[in-house]
Amino acid sequence: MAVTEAREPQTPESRRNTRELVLDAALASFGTAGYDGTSLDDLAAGLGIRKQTILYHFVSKRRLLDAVVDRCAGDLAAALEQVLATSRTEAPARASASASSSDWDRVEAMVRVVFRIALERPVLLGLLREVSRPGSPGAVRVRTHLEPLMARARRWMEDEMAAGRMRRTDAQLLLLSAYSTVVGVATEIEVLRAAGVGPTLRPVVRRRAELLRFLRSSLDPSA
Amino acid sequence: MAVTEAREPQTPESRRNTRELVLDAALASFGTAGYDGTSLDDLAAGLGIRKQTILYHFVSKRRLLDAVVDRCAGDLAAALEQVLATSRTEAPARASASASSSDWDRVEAMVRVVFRIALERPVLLGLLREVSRPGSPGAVRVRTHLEPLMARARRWMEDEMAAGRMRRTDAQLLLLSAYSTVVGVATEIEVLRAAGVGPTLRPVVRRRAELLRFLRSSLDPSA
DNA sequence: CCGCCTCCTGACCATCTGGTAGAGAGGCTG
DNA sequence: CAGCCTCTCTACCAGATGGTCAGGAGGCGG
Repeated sequence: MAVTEAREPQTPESRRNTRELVLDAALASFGTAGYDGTSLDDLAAGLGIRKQTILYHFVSKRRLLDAVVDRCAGDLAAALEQVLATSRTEAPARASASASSSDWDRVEAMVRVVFRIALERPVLLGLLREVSRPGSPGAVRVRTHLEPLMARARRWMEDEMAAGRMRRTDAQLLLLSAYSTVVGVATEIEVLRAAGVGPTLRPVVRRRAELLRFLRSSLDPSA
Repeated sequence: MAVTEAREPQTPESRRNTRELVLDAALASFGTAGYDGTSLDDLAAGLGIRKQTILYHFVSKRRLLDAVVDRCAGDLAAALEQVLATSRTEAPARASASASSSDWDRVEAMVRVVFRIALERPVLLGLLREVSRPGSPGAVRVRTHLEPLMARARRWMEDEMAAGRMRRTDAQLLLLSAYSTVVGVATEIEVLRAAGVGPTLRPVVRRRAELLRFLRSSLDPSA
């Protein structure tokens, strides 16, 4: 009798999706309640699932966080990769009057794509904020993901500088500054939302414009 | 035998300071490890004290957080109050060529004092960041502290606007934007520190300059 | 000396935490 | 049908956590 509504039919499809569902819920919870503020029991309860199921897919809570970070970093990397692939061909069609055309277009396109991702998936910002706290578990993880990207961008920028298409500056410091700005924006958005100001775009757009202007004044040789 | 080094002499002075010591340690821990990541046992152990002592002074963990927030908000309010008191008399001596002299000086002085506090006591930024997370305990507390300040600043700004000494804009939105910028800076600093960039002032100074420029362009009638 | 007050502590507790062990249900392959 | 694999569950646990209770130590006024 009591067994009637016991378990879901657990079709093959639903099975394969459990892992993704857990990842989604974990991302949301880690981003809002924080890592310590998230309990596996609550997480499971929110999915109508038992905690042991989570531990079956992700060996430990710590590894669940790692998986969440990995997936987000993967999404970001993929988006950036796509920008790098397309901007090379589409950029020349742009109407900008700036010098050294496509170089700056790539920088701008990447900044825009990062901000777009951040706005389209606000939970990512929450996670980024949580994980960027020094000493936080996952801070090292996110760092290992970001470091290759950073190193690559840095090499590219330094090549551009050497070729005279960018003004000479400290590429590392510039990248770090840009990164911290994005993280800062993440916090700003949450603060504004908490203050009742809805998903307002204005401050974000303003900050994006500031960042772009800062980068341009640092990099554009015609400035 | 084993009782020899049992307890501190607990002079009247040390007694009265226990509460403050706990507040200091709690501020540091809440700001770095977060509220959930802080345990009363660890907190007490760090002070060579038993957890029950903490609970004696502050009835519960939650109230300890409230007390920490209260003290910080009090410090901030006091600093702002002092600026408001002194700027009125000292401002006229400034060599600025800007219009509507003392109004803008007050705005600038207040921005500077907030940033100075933030830099002199970095733990405050950690707490602000922790507490500004929507849904966080203490978020409502900090809000009740900030709302009167905000309302007061807003009224003052609107008076200035009405008198033509400030350009007309949405005061509320402007204040919120400024506030979120400060919170964002808090996160930025921690991110930079985590990335190995020491207590570098450059990004902070840059952001302060940006904020000031933004405020000026929004408020200065001669712009 | 006595009682009282402040401050602190040891013993204890209910609850929640992440994590382990083992079994059951269903599908796939032989 | 048998055996295996995948996925989820129930049952359980050791440790940590926030919090309660009663009591001890010292200062202080009577």
